[in-house]
Parts: sequence; C-alpha cells; structure tokens
Amino acid sequence: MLPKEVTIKYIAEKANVSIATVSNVINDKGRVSEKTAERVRSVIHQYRYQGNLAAKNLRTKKSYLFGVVVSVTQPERKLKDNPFYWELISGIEAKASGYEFSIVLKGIDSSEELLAFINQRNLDGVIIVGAEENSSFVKVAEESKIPAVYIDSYLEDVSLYQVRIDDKLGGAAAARHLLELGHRKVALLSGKLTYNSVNYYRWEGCKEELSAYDCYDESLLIETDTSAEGGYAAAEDMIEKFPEITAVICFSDITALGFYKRLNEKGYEIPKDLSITGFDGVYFTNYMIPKLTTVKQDVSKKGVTAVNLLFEQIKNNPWPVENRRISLPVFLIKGESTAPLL
Amino acid sequence: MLPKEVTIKYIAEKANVSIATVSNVINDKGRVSEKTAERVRSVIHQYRYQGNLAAKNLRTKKSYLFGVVVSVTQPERKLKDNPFYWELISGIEAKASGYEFSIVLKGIDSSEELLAFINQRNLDGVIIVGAEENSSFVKVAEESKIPAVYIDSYLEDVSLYQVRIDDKLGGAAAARHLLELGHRKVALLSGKLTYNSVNYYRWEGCKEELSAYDCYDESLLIETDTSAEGGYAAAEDMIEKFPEITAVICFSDITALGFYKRLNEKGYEIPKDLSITGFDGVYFTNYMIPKLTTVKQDVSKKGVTAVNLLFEQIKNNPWPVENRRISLPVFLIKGESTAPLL
DNA sequence: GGATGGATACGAAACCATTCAAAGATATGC
DNA sequence: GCATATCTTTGAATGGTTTCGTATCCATCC
Repeated sequence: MLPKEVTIKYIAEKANVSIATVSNVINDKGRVSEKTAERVRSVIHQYRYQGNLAAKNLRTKKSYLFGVVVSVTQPERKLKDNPFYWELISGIEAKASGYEFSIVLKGIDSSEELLAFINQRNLDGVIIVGAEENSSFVKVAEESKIPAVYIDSYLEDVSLYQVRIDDKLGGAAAARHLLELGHRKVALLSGKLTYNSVNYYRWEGCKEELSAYDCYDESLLIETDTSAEGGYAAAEDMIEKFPEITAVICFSDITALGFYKRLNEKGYEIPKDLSITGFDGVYFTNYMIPKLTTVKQDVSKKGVTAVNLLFEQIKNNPWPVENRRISLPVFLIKGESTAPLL
Repeated sequence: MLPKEVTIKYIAEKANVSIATVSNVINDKGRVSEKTAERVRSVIHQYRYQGNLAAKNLRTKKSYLFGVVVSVTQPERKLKDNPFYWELISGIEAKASGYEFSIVLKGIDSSEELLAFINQRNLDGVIIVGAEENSSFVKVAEESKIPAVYIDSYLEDVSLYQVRIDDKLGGAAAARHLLELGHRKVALLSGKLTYNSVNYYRWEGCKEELSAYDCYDESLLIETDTSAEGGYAAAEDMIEKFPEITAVICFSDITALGFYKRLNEKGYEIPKDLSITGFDGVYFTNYMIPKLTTVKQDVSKKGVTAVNLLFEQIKNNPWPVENRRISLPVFLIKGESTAPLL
C-alpha cells in the first residue's frame, strides 16, 4: 500500500531511521554505516523513491537546470532560422543530460526579460549565445552573479568564460583560399558588423589576408541580415553594383544559401561566374549545389565545451583567467563553389 | 539597505501586514482591501520583490515549466538535424513565454529516461514530438498522469490530446499535383513506414490518389532515413533500379534535399528529368534550386497549438474528447521542381 | 446599545528536503 | 573498568511560499 506521495519521511519510517540518515545516504555524506545505508537504499528502491526536486531546490538553492539564452527576431519573437542554433543546442543538450542537468531554452527580447528569467528560475547557470560587448545581456548576467558562459562573444572582461572559434583565422582561411585561386576582387558579405562581434573578426581576417595581396577594397564590404533573405537581398545589389567581383566570402552559410538562389535566378553560375564561400559548415552545406566551400566549425563541440565550462563554475572550481576563453579551431572545407579564376 | 534576500516575509514587515496578506495580494485572491493591496504592491515594487519559484513550486506543485521531448539519434545521442524541429520549438517557445512558462528541452533515448524526467522535474506538462502508437513514450506519459500533448502522433486513444496536420490530404495533394502534370510513374520516398505514423498517412494519401489513376505501384515505395543522407542514398538506388519513374514524392523536405544532390551528381536535371516534391515546407525549400514544390505546414503554429492544448489541461479545463485531436491544414506550394510530363 | 454580518487580516500548518550541533553508541587505550 | 576518542544517528531548525480556518474590525440595523 503506497502512500499518496512517497517522501523522505516515509522512507525513513520504513527503514527505521531518521530523515537525516536517509538524506545522508542519498547524498553520500559518508557518515552512515554501510549496514544502515544498505537497508535505506533497499527501501528507497522498493518504494521507487525519487526526491522532490522542488524541496531540494528550495533548501539548497540548486535547480539542476540551466538556461540557454538566444536572442529572438524582433517583431515576431521567433528563434532565428539558422540551423547553427539547433546544432549548438544539440551539443549542449547531450552534454547536460550526461550530468543530470536539464536545459531551459529561452528566447530573449530584452534585458529585463533576461533578468527576470535568471532570478526567478533559480538557474544554476546560463549559457548566453551571441551577446555583444555593450549588450545589456552581458551586464545582467554579470550582475546576477550566476555562473555564465558566453558563446560567440568577444567580451573584454577576462574573468568571463567564453567559447568561440577562431573567427579571424577562419576569415583569413577563406580569403587565402580565394587568393590562391587567383581572385583579387573579393566581396565580403557580413552580418551586422559591430565592433568585437563574430562578424568583426571574420572581417578582420579577410581584410588582413586580402591586404597582403593589396586587394582589400572597403567598398566591397556589404552588411546584411544573417539570414537566407539577407543573402538573397545582398546578392541583388552586389552583382549589379560591382560587376567586377569574382568571389564572395559570406560570413555565414545561411547567407550563402540566399546568395546562391539569387545568383541562380539571375543566370549566374557558381563557381564559373562567381566563387562563393560560406562560414560555419552546417549540415546543409554538403547538399548545396554546388557543394559550398565553407569554413567549418564543430558546432556541437562548441556546445559541449560551453557546458563543461559551466560545470567548472558550478562545481566552484574557478579556472585561472587566462584559460577562460576557449577558442576552437576552424577547418576550411573545400567544396565546389570556388574555382580558379580564369 | 536591502536584506540578503528579499522574501515575502520581508515585504510583509515593510508593508505592515501579514505574510498571508502579501500572498493574497500577489495572487489576486481578492480578499484584501484596495488600500492595503496598493500599499503592499508599492512595497513589492520598491524592493523589486520576485517570488521564489522553488518555494512556490514546493507548495503548489506547479513549476511553470514544461518539457518538450524529442527523440534523439541512437548512437551519438544527438537531436535530429531537421530544421522542422527548430521551427516547431520556435513556436512552442514563443507561446510558452507569453504564459510565463519556460520550456525544458529534452532529448530522450529510452522510456526510463522519460519517466525519470517527468517525475523528477515536477513538470506541469509535456509535449511529446513524434511518438508512435506502440511506443513506450506514450505509455509513460499516460501513466505519469501529467498533462501531455502529442505532436505528429496517430494514437488511437481518443482521450489524448494530439496535434498534427492532415498528412493524408497532404500526400494526396502532392500526388494529385503530379498526376495533373501528367506523371504516372511516381515513386514515393518515405521515412520509416510504421503503421499509424505520419509517413503512413502521407503514403495512404498518395496511394489513394495514384490508385484513382490506376498507377499506384507498390514497388516504387522506398523507405529510408528521414535525413538528407537518407534521401541521398535512396536516390542512388531509385534512379538505377527504376529508370521509368518520372516523379518522386519525398515525404520530407530534408530527404528531398539529399535527393536533389544525388540527382545533380548523376547529371539529372530537375524538373526536366524528374519532378520532385517535398513535405513540410521548411524555410530552406524556398532556396533550393530549383525551388522545391512542397506540401507546406505551418510548423510554428503547430507548436503554438500544442501549447494551447497543454494550457487547457493545466487550467483543468478538459475538452470534450472529440475536440482533442487538432488537425492543421496543409498547403501545396508549387515551386519549380515539378513540371508537366512531356 | 447590542446583536448581526460581511469584509478584511492574520496565525500557523503544510510542502519536502538539507544541515548542524549534539546525543548516543561503539571502540580504544591504559 | 573507566575515561576518552571515534563513529553513527538524530532532533530540530531552516528555506519561502500558499492556504485554511479563525479572529478582528466596522458599519448597519433593530
């Protein structure tokens, strides 16, 4: 005959010990004799006791939950249609599950929303994707003093934990690849190019590399939305205004996707008329026609790394500041969207 | 001078009322005079009091959290690389946020995992994506007696809340479209075709429509993985074994993506050599070249609807069983991947 | 003036776990 | 055999909220 709810108290009674002892057994506090512990464990098993997380949470102020915060598109409040996020979350989720943690996915609109989210939810930590230096998100997360890891941010505060890729090297790799193929008129298709953003460093890498060949041209730098629509729209402008360009470095695969489309509509052939490179190496790049040459990152690993960093903080195992920024490598994947300049 | 933690007790003291009164004000229980309520509210505001969710959760057994359960790929434990999921979750997240709920995203591997997840987390509800009739996931969710909504399931138990699209009609629409274009040798590229699955009904729709023209051919039904790889691999087989086919209905956009790729490699042209249709209408179909003809569903709305259904249950507002299955419409989007048979 | 009743405010229990100090039990050493 | 040290175990406090039943207040009416 099971009681309506099997609590620690119930287990204690059945095992003929105090509540405290049961708690000690569960949490492996070690001060319980093996004999007693065994008995308690068997009762726990018998009644399938599973601690009440809410009570535990209240007492210990730990929730075994952490937030994953991504910003949402403005008016419609939708998560951004970039498979990058899904791949990232896949990595995060897998790793977190291994630690008995669950993730709360939250699209955030404003810093107030973030603050309320963090404060109310008793989160044990938060992973913030793509916050920028001056963004209020960063301040909020810092002030609320919960363990945080920033993905794809370039924040100057060295005490913050950050995971990113070597964006600059990636940009440089794409540029070098095109330069080696003989291209000299290379356009850059960036997302919003704010200082210290992912796009900023990709741009820097490109710029340095192109400059080395003396062919960097500021007017060929286009900013657009990091979306397929953005790429599509940019293509329109670009090919009309700058007929001389022979290659385009897209700072995101998804803009490359849109770019392809518009180019195709206009009757351009890739890579014959124009060489294109992408960035990120999300799964669909393998299926683009022609296969996209792209700077690949291990997105899933990025998520895993962020979770690891979060746990180091949660376990109160602070790292020396010089190790708190982890930069993962990038790999240039040569597809068929780039060709030697004839 | 703020106390370390501003609790309801603290507010009560500052407002010169009892804890109970503060609680009543917060929860709009209405037995507080407007004068007192106003005073309490002002103190709450002054100290930026935000209730402690853990305590509230313990007391009320509500967590303002619900789970979104998707199954994971088997060995690597990764979320499936289909943008469909992300779009779905986008809808769910947006709607849930509006209700002050947060979503816990969980990749599930086994029914034990699901059970532990539901029991421990004090979830107020759970949305289960793509569970099949005989799946242990369904049993677990049913037994644990928490409000649940099934997305993309065909479960016979009429008491369960289910959201899906009219898969059969969608399949029929795709088939009819091709038939109208003159195609008679139409292959079907399905995902795992288990009874009462989404694929099953898409297949049924196709079958009936094709049969009406007396051209349904069982041997042209191919099962594959619902992934780009699956589509790619299937294309290989199909075009070699069945050179007579003139059109292919893919039961998922992502398989169509893989199919395109392989076709392209083999030198086939779409739609000249083969007409292709997809299913779901995820964002990238607009950017496929040629643009994919596909049976579109409003994925985001599907998520929103599921959340609504969940809330009806949470608010203990059970619906008559005949309204518990919501079937959303599908729309045939004519792209450029289908053409009249010459 | 006292009884009546509705509106308002409150005290205390309950939710379920963890934790700390202290008590109880057992073992050790002389 | 006794004092002391070491393990085990426990009672009680604690965390922050909701809720139920009761107490208080004040106005109204006879």
